Amino acid sequence: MNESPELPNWVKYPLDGSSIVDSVDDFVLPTTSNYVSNEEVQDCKISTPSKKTDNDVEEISTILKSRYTSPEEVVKALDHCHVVVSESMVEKVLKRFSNDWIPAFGFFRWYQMQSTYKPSANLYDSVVDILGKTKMFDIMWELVVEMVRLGGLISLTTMSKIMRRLARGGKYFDAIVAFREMKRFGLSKDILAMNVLLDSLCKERGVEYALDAFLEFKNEMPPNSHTFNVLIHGCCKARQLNKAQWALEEMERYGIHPCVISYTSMIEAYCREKDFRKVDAILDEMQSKGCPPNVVTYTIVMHSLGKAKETYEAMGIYERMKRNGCVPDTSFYNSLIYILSKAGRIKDANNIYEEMSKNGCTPDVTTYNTMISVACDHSQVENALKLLQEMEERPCKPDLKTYAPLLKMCCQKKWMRILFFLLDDMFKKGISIEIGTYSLLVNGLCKSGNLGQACLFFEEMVLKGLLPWSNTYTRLVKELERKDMETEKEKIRQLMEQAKNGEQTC
DNA sequence: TGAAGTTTAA
Repeated sequence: MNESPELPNWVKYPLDGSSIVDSVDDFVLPTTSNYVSNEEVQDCKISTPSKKTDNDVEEISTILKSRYTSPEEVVKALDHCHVVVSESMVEKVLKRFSNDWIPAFGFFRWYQMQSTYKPSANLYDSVVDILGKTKMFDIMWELVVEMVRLGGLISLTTMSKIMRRLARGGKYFDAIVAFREMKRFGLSKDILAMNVLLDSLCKERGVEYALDAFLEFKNEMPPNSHTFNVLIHGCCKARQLNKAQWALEEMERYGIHPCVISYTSMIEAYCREKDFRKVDAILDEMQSKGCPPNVVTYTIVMHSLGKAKETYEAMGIYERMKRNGCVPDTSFYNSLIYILSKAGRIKDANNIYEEMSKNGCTPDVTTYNTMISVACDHSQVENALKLLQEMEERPCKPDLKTYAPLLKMCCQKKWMRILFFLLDDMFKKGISIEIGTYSLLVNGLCKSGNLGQACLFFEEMVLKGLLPWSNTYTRLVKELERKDMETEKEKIRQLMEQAKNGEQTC
């Protein structure tokens, strides 16, 4: 039997563990109805009936939720739909299906056919991004060609999305080609675009490609401080300290002084090596060169010390920062709350949470995510839900990471109704579920023995075109084997095959 | 998301 959580009175559902599973019809989280996003507030100002838009979004979503095998099928399914389409409504629908290219793209095609509405450049960019994110690069390019043909739609924003998504998909060379060919899209190849390219390559583990691209283009476009900081940071993240050093020297050869960002990247690298002696040396060097560390630098050092279980030294950095007249910000507090929580100092973490507001630092989504995660770790359900409510009242938009620990907890405790309530709540807020979330659900349900539901999520993930992680698959199969669920096991095996084949054709 | 920091995990 699961422990009965003590929930605040606004969460109304039977507190008896067993009945939670099958009768929580009156379970109400007062979060969905009173939640108003910033855009909606704006919608109201220009007196758009946002209730109507919401209903239309729901209607379209219901149609799009069925599984279709192609965008054309989606267009057909929407054929008899008579909702009034508007730009903001299309944006909302696209956001909801941003990890599901078939409904998203099909819906966009249908929207184009509603002849009075011409999609804006922004909407085109969103669709390009969705296609890139779901690795449908061929279709993405077709759409880009269409944008060029129609004229006036392609911008640096579009190119940035293309380069970032290609890099993320491991297609470094294609990302470089996209940049090289920018003129063909009617755009100028400038340092801004080059910095985006280098940054995309660096951030997606393609530092080598970034360095090559830098050498290829540096004479065509004179690099600026951003360029070097991107490279230094990229090399540091890739643990290529000698190359980072080279970039730092190259920067100086161009007559650009390394700044607090350059030094902070180096510090972060040494923090990762746990070489705190070297970190201290750089901190001193920064002071002496008249380029003192800032709140970001201190956050990194404090956080690393905290993670290395050197809580005492981490607090020392906090003192040192205050002594040097550097003011903590929200991110700094977030880090402090995190390391204190991990060190088991929950009370201190809570005090910091109270203190930050008094010091003029508003808690943000990370603050809440951290606090909620800590509450879930300690099975403080009521506290976690209270925080969720608090963040919506602020308002502070929850995201995937807000819900992950809550979903995990629901799986563990077998609270299926609440689990589905939360999933629905996420969908309504446009928080699109991706592979990590599915893995969490499948794993959590395996652990608590709800294999039927685990299989359903596994299936849904494959039908969305996602390739399940191999350990998620193995775990599920093992559990099914253990319970002699041969039919289900075979089904899962076939789904995995299907997912693998899908991946190859992408 | 996008020149540096903070949540997070199979």
